[in-house]
Order: sequence, then structure tokens, then C-alpha cells
Amino acid sequence: MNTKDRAREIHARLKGRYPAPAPALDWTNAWELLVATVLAAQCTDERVNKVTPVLFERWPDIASLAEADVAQLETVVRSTGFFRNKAKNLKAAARRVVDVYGGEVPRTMADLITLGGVARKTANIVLSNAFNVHEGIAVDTHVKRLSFRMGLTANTDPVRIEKDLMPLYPRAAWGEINHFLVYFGREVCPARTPKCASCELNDICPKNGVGK
DNA sequence: ATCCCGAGGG
DNA sequence: CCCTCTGGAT
Repeated sequence: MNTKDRAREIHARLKGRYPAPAPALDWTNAWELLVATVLAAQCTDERVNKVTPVLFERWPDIASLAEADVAQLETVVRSTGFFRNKAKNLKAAARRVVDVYGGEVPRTMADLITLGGVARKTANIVLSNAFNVHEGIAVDTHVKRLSFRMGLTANTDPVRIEKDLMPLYPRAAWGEINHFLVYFGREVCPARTPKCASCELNDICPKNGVGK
């Protein structure tokens, strides 16, 4: 089976397994999703969902976070790790959204990645989930690991992986590719001990990346 | 390539 | 102890 056929087959089977993927992060608007996604770097979504209610209680909108006391913000986001970077980046991002984008979260990749702490992965998540705009595919730790193991890419650099994945799927599916691979990665094919014996993709998996 | 960095699992 | 968690900047 060639790469494109395998990619389509993976998508079809995962779509059957996850017919209506529920979002893992809790959010009610684009700004909340942006904040939650920044906090999710090297951190479980479960922990992010415990922090964001406290954060949005104290700083309910973009304008208030732009004026936040950084030390207080650090305390609130501390348990998500990288807390100094995250606090500094979030306040600066809020400041820039207010000053440059009229208080509205920008809706393009080019504008989103001008915000500190926001690169392609975070921008793709916000664009596809909050705005239904698909400029690319969000490549996080799960998408990276699964794409390599399933032979959809020979690269390890997230930007190259994204460029390898994009031509394999119709643009309308770019958003759900992330969801499917994240959930499947968690439940069946985690980094450390993949459940190959009970995996429904076993027959089409080259297994060329397991253990790496 | 290296640093940022806490929390939970094995 | 070591590894991993929906990364990004230098």
C-alpha cells in the first residue's frame, strides 16, 4: 500500500472510532482556546483544564490579561510547567492583541505567529477549532509520533511533517486529523508502550518508529 | 542543540 | 530513578 492510500485508510478507520471528537481543552471563545493551547505545551490537557478556570476568573478577557501582574499570573499557571515563559508570553500576547489587532484574536497564520509563544502548532489549533480556518495541520507530540510510526513521514521536524501530511488529506479534514491522532495516540499508541496486539491499525502499520 | 520546568506514571 | 505530557525561542 502506498503512503497516500495508507493515510486515507488510517483516517477512515479513526473516523469510525471517533465519530464526534470532543475537544480535550475547555474553552468558550478563541482567546480562551489560545491561552489553553499555550499552557498545554509539555503538559497534560487535564492539568490545563484545572488552571484555566482560575485564570479566566481573575482575568476574564484579553484586556484584563494585558494588564496582569506577571508574578500573580506565574503563580496561577505554575503547575503547567515552563511557568515563567508562559506567564510572560501570555501577557505580551494579550498586550499585542489589544494594541495591534483591536482586541480581536487574529484569524490568519501570519498574524497569529507574531504573538509571543504562538507558533504553527498553536496557531493551527486556534484557526481550525475556533474559526474553522484550515491553513495547515497542527503537529504536536502525538501527531509527530504517530505520523512517523505509521510511515506517513520520514521526517522528525514538525514543520516538515506538516508539509508531508498536508497533501495526503483534503483540506476540510486537516482539523480532525489532529483530533484523531491525538486521541488514538493517547488510547492505543502512546510514546512508551503502544498496544500493538489490540490495535485496529496493526495490519497497515509499518512499525518503523516504535521505540524511537 | 539547548533551555525552559512542574506533575504524574512506571 | 527515568520518561512523558496536544511547544516555542534562542
